[in-house]
Amino acid sequence: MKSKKYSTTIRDVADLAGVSVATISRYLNNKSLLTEETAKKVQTAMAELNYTPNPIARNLSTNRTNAIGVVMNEIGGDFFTPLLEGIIETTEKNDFNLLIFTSTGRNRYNPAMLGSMYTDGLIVFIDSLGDEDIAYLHNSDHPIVLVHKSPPTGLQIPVVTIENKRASTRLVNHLIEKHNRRNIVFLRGPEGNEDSFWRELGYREALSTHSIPFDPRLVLVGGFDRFKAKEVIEKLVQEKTQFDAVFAGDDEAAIGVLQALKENGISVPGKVAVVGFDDQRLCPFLNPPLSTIHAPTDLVGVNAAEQLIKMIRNEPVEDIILLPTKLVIRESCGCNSVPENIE
Amino acid sequence: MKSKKYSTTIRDVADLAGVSVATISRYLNNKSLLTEETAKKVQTAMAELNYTPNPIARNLSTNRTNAIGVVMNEIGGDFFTPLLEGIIETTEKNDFNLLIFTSTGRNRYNPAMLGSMYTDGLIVFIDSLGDEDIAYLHNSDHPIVLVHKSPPTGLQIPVVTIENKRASTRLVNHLIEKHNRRNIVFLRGPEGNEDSFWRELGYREALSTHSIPFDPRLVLVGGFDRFKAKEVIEKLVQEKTQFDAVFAGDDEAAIGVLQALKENGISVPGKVAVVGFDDQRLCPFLNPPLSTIHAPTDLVGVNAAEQLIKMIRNEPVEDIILLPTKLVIRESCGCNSVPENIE
DNA sequence: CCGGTTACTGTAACCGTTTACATTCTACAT
DNA sequence: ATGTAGAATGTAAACGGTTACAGTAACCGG
Repeated sequence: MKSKKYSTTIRDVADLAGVSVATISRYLNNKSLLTEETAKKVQTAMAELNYTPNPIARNLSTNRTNAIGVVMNEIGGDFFTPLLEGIIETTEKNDFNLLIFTSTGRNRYNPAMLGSMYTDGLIVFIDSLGDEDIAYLHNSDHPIVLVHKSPPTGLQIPVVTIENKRASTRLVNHLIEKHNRRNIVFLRGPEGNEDSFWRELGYREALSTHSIPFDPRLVLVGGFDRFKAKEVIEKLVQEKTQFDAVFAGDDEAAIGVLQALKENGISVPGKVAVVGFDDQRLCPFLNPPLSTIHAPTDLVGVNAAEQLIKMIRNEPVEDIILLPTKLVIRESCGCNSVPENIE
Repeated sequence: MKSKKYSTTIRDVADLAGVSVATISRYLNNKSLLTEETAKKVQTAMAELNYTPNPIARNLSTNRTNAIGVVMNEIGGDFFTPLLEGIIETTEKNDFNLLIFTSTGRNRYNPAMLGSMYTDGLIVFIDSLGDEDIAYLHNSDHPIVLVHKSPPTGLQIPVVTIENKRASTRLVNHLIEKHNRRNIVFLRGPEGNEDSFWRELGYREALSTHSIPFDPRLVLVGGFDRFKAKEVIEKLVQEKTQFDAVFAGDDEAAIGVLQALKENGISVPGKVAVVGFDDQRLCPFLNPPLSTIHAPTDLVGVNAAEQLIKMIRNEPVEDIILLPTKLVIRESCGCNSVPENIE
């Protein structure tokens, strides 16, 4: 039935040590006290045979996989690396394995079920899983934590995300108060994106605070996408719509904005100020260096993994963790400073 | 013995369908022909119970995990994302799961053994695993493919890496021939790094072709690290060593070089030309845009995963795959390329 | 000296599959 | 009828652990 590959099992160890398999198992999981003497025998036998317990067998028996999964829709983008970094830091610290799923592949099995049998819990990123799948998993008691996304209505599933609104307000306030901008474009993210929703709310609040009427012509869809954003701004320029600043929704879109402006000979920040959101790795290298909001994506990863592991261990968790963001003022807003961080 | 969580098993399906478990299993793995009628019964029962085979049990029985692992030493850096992207593309296409290990964590078990029981094969990145571990795995018939690293002497393990030397020669040739540089600094990577070794060979070959004597004072250790590289160049400037170009070893180091030069008021490329290696995402945004060599890191991922999966399936594989690299000329070398050529 | 703890250890069932081997059934030649 | 090959299905033993339950030895108080 099996491969030729010989592997030493718990029974081999038991035989050599002259004890029962149960004793070996108990030694491994220090479930009950062993005689000094027995313990020694077991140790010796294990060392002699170079024994490592087979995790798969363990999994089958305990119905735990000791792994968590992260479900993402795309791997690319500067978002992914820090998030994963945070997750891995935590999983390794807690002796969990990490499985990566992307929601695109996998047609044979429904990803929801796959996840549930391969892992003890899932970190679900934005809209990588549909609401029905999330509900299904949740209803079958499979631990989930949502990242940058709130749960389907009615379900109480922990969420880890960042503070979007207040930071956006402050960023737009900065544009208005420090740089006298009044015609500020806002670029939305993809349809239904929650980060975008809150950022827009923040944007509107800043306008309203300063009695600047909301102008729907200045709110466009950049899709958190470099090319889309570039296109949209180009169109705006051609239409000769007046604007003196762009809050690009995220850094990725800001790159497109910068490019569109440059190609149309519009100076940044002289004529138009540009700001983003996320504080990607490349922000300081853009031309001009991009003022933005720092999103602690690695911490999102850490917290999501921590929450999930707590759930798996039946410890209490927060319903929602909102990680603080902070302004990172560089030069694209009009400031002319050596990078100065505000609060 | 078990969690309360009820899960429907192959036996439930067998009972409902009125056949034996073997039949269900055979249906699932289409191992032998079933009567049209039996098949239908099985289908119905499976659908009714919403049955999904338990992969863990399957693993135990077949001694295959249907997962491959990738072992890395660090997650950060622009290297990681495209590599992983390539790997995931391939694993999903082939219905494999992907496990991520970093060599830092994991103290409880030796990572080598862990990997071998959790996965059907491992992609080992640069020096994330010691030679002994690699040898151990290889000797116990665990499939491995090495990435950006050649096998320990004597072992025949497939390697996927990129063409370093010829590309480096061409890049340095470009500096010499097109831009008349003769005092070209080379920044080595970390101690023992093979990419660095070949890049240096390429550098030397270009010098030699043009009868430029090799000057050891111009070869320094930048460690493929932004800060290290910056430091090293600053020192060089302070010592008033003459140089008119820097081949930074990789893009990461090039960033540090650019920074050091800028802070010392040395114009790039006017006074000193700078080139890197890798073609990271942010290269076009640097100031000036960085001329470099494009390393097809995503393809490295794809090829490594493909090779590994072939090994797992006992299909023949290449001993070594050397992926082609190509020059990407932007402006930091002295060229004045207006068009943003490469994505 | 005996019953009752306590502390350790052993026996064997179980986790949910796969698969070697056995069995049954069908069709067809003899 | 009978024998037989071949196809479809069933039976039960693995895979390598965990753990409920049972057993045993040592110790203690009465």
